[in-house]
Amino acid sequence: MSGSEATPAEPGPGRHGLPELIAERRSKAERLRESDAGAFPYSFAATEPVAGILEAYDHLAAGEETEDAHRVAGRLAARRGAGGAAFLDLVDRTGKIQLHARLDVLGEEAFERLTSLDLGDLLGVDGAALRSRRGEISLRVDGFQVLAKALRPPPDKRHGLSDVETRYRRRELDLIANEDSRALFLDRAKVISAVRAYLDGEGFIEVETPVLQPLYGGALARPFTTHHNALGRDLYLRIATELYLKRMIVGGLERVYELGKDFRNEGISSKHNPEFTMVEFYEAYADYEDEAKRLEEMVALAARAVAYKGELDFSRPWRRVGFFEVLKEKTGIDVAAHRDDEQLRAAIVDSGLEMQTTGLTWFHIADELLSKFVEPGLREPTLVLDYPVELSPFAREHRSKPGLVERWEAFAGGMEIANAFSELVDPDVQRERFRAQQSLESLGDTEAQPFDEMFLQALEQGMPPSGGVGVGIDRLVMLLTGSDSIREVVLFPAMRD
RNA sequence: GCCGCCGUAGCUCAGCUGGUAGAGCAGCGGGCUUUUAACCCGAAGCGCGCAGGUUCGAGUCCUGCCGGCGGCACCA
Repeated sequence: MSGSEATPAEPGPGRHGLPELIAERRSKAERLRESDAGAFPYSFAATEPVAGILEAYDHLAAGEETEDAHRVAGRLAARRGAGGAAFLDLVDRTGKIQLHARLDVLGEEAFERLTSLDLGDLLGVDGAALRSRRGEISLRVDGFQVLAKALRPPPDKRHGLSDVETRYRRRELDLIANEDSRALFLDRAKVISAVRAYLDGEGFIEVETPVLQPLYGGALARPFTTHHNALGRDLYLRIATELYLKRMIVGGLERVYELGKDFRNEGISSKHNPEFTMVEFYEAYADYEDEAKRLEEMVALAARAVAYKGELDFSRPWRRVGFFEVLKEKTGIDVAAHRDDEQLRAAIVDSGLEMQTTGLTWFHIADELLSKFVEPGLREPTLVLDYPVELSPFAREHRSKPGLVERWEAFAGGMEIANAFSELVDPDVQRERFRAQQSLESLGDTEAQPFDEMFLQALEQGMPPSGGVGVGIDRLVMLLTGSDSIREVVLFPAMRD
């Protein structure tokens, strides 16, 4: 990382820079320990959120004071004024409130103790609400306790922390310094909460299936491999929850979902993190049209939860276009008329599109065309319907369009955010699909599906017609918070050592 | 993997066609009982991501490496 930082040095004379700043704070902590019996307590009960106080006293006129006692706790973010009166800004999770410290109220010793605190220290305060003459709602400090000492200086109170590398590697500093970042992760929590609320409300039950799997599956991706010592065998980190969740449908749970991390051993980009959060939900006796409605409702609910104020319109129904139709519309290439490797390749060469096609099958090329030339342009929420069967080993054949499956992918903001099918429930057809994947694998496709006999046996037990959906939570959060990188919405994104 | 840009005090940044590194904030000492980027005075702090090289002299030029960002390739 840039800005190599020395190991915290022992306090002492002759030190400069950061070690000196740390030494200064350390000795202050020592002095506090000796002079203030109440410093560093184990708890500080009965505090209230700052935002509530700001709201409750909005009616106060400038200069108006009360004797209403309030208790807050938070981090010291700024300090102004001195002499016999000082103003401190205290920040908690909900906001920032000004503290008015007065020599005549606190007495010399306490006033000195309070005003000699460092920015970044944690503080608990008892005080009375007022609006200052300059119009800011504040608390007059009547009593306080130092709750923790910050031995390291916080980021700049004015400019915050803007170095992206430091923001990601030391997310705590980002959260301390940047209100926007704090708000974003609160929004992320609201999105997740809305997703659960929607599914819970619709009768889905949340389940947990293995992260460590003897066989991975359910998506086209390369897995991470790990090792179990006692079992003496390698295991995979899951790339999807699909197959286990379908076994829950076979088991009769009827509506299930799992919200958690998947792991894919592939490139890192502004839209890809090697571990990412996905919710998958499956529903018996439903098809992909039913699931489209569910996604639309779920996303609308999440948008409302974060008071989405962007430009996209998430109201139902979203725009729907056919896979072949949208490809033809955006690239001019009629893939449906060229369902053949050589023919399609020739068509692309004729069209002059910049694309590498060697070694790719026609459906891989089609998929590539979609992600490269169509996906970035899909700003408004759009469902792309009915994919070639070769791209979708777990989706059920289309009821009226030969060679296609009943599948849609949802796009918004130029990104794929969800994927769904009428689930393939016929064990014999599924077995054939696995065999087709095996031959792809033997041709060198590292993302082909491994043959999963246990899954087939589950289908052979009888699986009801079902619809299933996977939604990328990180991307949904990006969309709803206007973030242009997945790293902004993941607390600790993958970084090099 | 390739290409481009970037990496200067704790934080945010400035450093021209190479001449020996600065500012604001934070911190330290002092002043100020209603400030809001508080203000005023004073003293201090970095040798410029790392390692080499060119040069009388290198944050400034060259090479390699590390890390970040963006694009391409690859992908989900």
